[in-house]
Amino acid sequence: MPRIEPRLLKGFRDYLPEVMIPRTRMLRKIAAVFERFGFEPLDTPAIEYADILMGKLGPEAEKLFYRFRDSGDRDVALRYELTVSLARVVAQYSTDLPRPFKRYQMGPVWRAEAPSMERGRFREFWQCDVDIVGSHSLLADAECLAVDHAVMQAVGVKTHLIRFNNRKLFRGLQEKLGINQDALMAAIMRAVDKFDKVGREGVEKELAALEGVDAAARQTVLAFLDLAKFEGGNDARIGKLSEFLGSAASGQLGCSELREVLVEARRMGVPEKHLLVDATIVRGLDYYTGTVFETTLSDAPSFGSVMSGGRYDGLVGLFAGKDEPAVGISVGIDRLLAALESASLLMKSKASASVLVTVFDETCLEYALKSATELRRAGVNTEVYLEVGAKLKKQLAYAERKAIPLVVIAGPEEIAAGETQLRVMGTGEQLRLKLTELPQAAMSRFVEPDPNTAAGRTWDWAFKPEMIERVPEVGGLFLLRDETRVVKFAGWAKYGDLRNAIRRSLGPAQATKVKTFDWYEIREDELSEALCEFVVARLKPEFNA
RNA sequence: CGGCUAGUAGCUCAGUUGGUUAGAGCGCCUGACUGUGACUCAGGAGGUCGCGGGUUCGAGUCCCGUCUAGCCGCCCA
Repeated sequence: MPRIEPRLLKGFRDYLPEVMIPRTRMLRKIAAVFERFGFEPLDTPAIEYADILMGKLGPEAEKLFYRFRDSGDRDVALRYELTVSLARVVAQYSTDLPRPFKRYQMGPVWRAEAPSMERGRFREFWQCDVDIVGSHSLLADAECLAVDHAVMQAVGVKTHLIRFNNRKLFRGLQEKLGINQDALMAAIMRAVDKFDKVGREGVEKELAALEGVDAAARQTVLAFLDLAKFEGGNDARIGKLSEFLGSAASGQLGCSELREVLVEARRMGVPEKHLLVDATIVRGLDYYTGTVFETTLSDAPSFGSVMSGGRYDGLVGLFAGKDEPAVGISVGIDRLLAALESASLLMKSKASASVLVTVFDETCLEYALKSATELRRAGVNTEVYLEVGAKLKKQLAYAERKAIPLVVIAGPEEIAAGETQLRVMGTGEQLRLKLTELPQAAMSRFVEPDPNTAAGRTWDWAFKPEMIERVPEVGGLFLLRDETRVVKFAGWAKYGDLRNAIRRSLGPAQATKVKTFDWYEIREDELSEALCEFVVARLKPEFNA
């Protein structure tokens, strides 16, 4: 029988569980942030008529489409990004949708370009978009920046830089240069966009190669470039640019928009250190009309932009006949994932299960299945080993291989006593427990695979600054334990103060005796206080005395 | 799509100026261990040397073609 060689198309890949687990976790986190800002989910087909998808992306993008004839000889293409489909949806269901229409969409897109697996460039990759359609307000633009910052925080990034600009500045520049061919201006913008890659000289070279740009014009563009990189703070930079653009009306408008977006983003709580007004930001897509933004990670700059977008007030009009304002931003999660991995910010995990229940032999099978059911009822992800005859050694090796942290072992001996053994793979520690105690013990030994997703409560976190850092800023109760899990200190915190309360609860001498901590979110301060008093009275922790 | 580099075991690679039966480490499987993983020891499986052709008594090694992968260019998330 001839064997079919298993292989993949260049630029495409399989997502094995090891990759898929952190990936789906990240997608969930991102969706949660989007919903927190009031965006609703939307999905659209991967394939559409080519003329729709290629609507206004520009000649550069058109080359990169997967485009073909379907069996009904229709001219179709795989979607290149998600925004065009949104514009189509808004036009098609115009009267059914509220304005502003805020939607998020996560799904694969395809680009037939040169892939670079190492740096997170693929021919099939996912985008996570949020867009606001139907609002001229610059609050919408600023909200995109706020969402950007919130996403970065949610996935654990601390070194992101959100750089933004306004395309109207280029209109102003065009006016100042006296250029009336849009194609030439587009070429100039593309040259400016390359600044970060090729530097000032590189841009100068690019400009020199353009026909219709004389020496004087070149100097003007370079002067603009210098102001774009002016170091002295965002406000000062906008001031300089505004001064430079002088009487060019759209340039002035661009500057005032830039100023307003900056102010509103600050008021939405985006720290100044993550914001950079940078007039060399252009963005390749042709449909942008106002604000444009790009986000890079200082930990992994070579990955390029991990999140970007802008305002595109003309796109919906292409399908609707009348223009509707829109602004949006898109997370490139494959790139983000690759960047996080290279900056070792990614929590890897190979297994969904927290517990593996071993099966000793046929006679013990029923007991094993019952244990698993108990665990699952308590919400613990549990896997039963499915080969009944297999040696314990093999079953443990399986748990090891999948990095499942806990194993339940119950042979005739344990069953006779109504017990089971819970083995902690990391330490080799083994506990004898009544079957009824098993879920509780598993839950309290359970190591959260990804502390970033921790919500509500956790147990047994290592008492270290980087773990305390992960505690959300809510209120509630916390317990500090020594290596034998004896509670050494019980404390509570007012709403918003939990992380700090844990951090300053102990002096350095006492802190050395604490190995792990638990915390529970409680939304009423009075309740936290009462529970804490109760716990202290009951357990009498050493350091509370 | 243009330029550069590379394809030998599941992975990382070695393989002399062309010379008999192509090796190592790691991984995998089995056993020592009849109730315990990551350590140790013993054994085992796994290769048309990317594919096709040529030169030669003889090719993993040299030549041509082809395919695939990687890097750079262009562009982007």
